[in-house]
Amino acid sequence: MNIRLEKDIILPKALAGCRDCPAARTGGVCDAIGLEELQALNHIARHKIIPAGQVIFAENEEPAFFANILSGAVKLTKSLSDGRQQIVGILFSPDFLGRALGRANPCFAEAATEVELCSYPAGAFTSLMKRYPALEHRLYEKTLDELDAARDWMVLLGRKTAREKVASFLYMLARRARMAGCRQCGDDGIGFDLPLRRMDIADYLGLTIETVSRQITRLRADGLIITGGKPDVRVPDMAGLARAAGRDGPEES
Amino acid sequence: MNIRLEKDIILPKALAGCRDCPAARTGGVCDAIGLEELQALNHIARHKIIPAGQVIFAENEEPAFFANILSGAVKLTKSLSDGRQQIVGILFSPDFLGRALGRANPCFAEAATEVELCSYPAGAFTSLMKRYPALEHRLYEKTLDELDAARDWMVLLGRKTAREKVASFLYMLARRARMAGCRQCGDDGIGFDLPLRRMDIADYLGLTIETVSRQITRLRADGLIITGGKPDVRVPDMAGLARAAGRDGPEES
DNA sequence: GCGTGAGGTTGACTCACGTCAATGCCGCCG
DNA sequence: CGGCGGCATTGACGTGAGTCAACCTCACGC
Repeated sequence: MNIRLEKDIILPKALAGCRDCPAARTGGVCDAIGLEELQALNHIARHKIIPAGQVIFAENEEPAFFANILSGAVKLTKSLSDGRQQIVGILFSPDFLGRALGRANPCFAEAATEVELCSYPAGAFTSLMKRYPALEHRLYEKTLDELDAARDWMVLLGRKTAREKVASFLYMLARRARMAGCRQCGDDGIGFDLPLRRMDIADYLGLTIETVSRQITRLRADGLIITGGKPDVRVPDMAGLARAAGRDGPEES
Repeated sequence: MNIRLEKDIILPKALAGCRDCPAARTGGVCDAIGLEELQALNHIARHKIIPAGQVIFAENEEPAFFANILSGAVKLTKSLSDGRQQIVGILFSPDFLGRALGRANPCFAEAATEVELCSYPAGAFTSLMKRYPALEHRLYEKTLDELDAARDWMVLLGRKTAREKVASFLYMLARRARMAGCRQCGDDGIGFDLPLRRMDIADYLGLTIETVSRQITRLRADGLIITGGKPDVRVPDMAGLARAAGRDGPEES
């Protein structure tokens, strides 16, 4: 178990700093709240860098802070008493970290890569939530989105084959890459790096590392992905990968 | 596919009627909101009975209403284009039905048993949510609980064996039965009826009906459950069933 | 009574995925 | 340089759960 060690960089940046912040862009908590709320948030914000592999929150622990994720990936994990583990969520750039109401953290939060956070002390943040319904409203929206994502993942875990699971995972990352700026995307398709090791991918998909490895090999052999290059993965044909992922729902184009 | 047909029983009950309502008791939306909010809600409420098997909401559809569940069980389902189905949630008595913000329903909602609802027209309910932050706050809490439950279920789907899945399902129902009044509980343990058919249980656990059937047979042979009696299932030894369910988390007694 | 259809159980067989083990690659450190 | 540890890949093999099919029970209608 990693010791928690917060290398705080105290940086009460001027509100101007929020202008370029990913959390203030589309989808972030700081997007779609008023200027007053933003200023209040900014006032209690602290910038943090968490090294890869470090535990950010432990399960059943009262959180000391909440945070917007500025860069990197955070994995949320739960495990059974005999050590079997399941990743129940992955948080990326404009996502919010922490269960903002009531009880203790329902799962472990661990930095999958180096992670950059804009954090808020739990007490102060909770006060702001009480004062500003718009802030709570925004968090509620984000929680609903997380719930939708969790339920989509339940379909994957319960009903998809190993090949479909791996394809779905890669497809999700490719879509994310295409949304966000997408340097690394060219004529040869969408390119991105894997934020997770094989072990984590396996825990996310409910598989073993060997099965993940074999399915990646198969997808490469089938020409659906290109690996070993500069960005870890290239997807030359998004539609093909989507098909291998076993498209959801009766509709959706 | 079932035709939707709402047998409305218009019943703008006096607020006194809320006193005995399950949704006003611990855990319901109407619990922990103020009197003013409760009166406003009551004013737009309609009582509905939905027969078993009927679709309440379709996926990707704007909901016409939201509702508190007064009795019965509602299953939330998602499916892949080839027909594979996954139940992503089951709602019981004091739960709230409907995605109260933003977009269309993310999944099908179908009555697993006959269901009794206290429903609110979508438009009027949305107005109330805007007017009363306490109401939105309560819904936010309930959504967080749903998210926690969904993530627990992800561990089950991704990491548990068939036997553990079935035991977990029965254990969950037994705990629910023990919480709520629990007629049908005596010296011979916790007793309850199964709200789902084998097909639904299979879709909930990510298994086939045959496997569910076999595991129920095994659990019976092992003396962990008693079936075929007056309540469908009796659990003589909760601790034993919990062990078969593969206790979660490193801690928890 | 009989026929029918939905839901459940059970058995025989198959196969996708897990398990176990060997090997390779790479970065790190003495 | 060599040794080591973490991570990934690949192969051989075993098995838990899916598939296919038979059969049972019960409710319902004629």
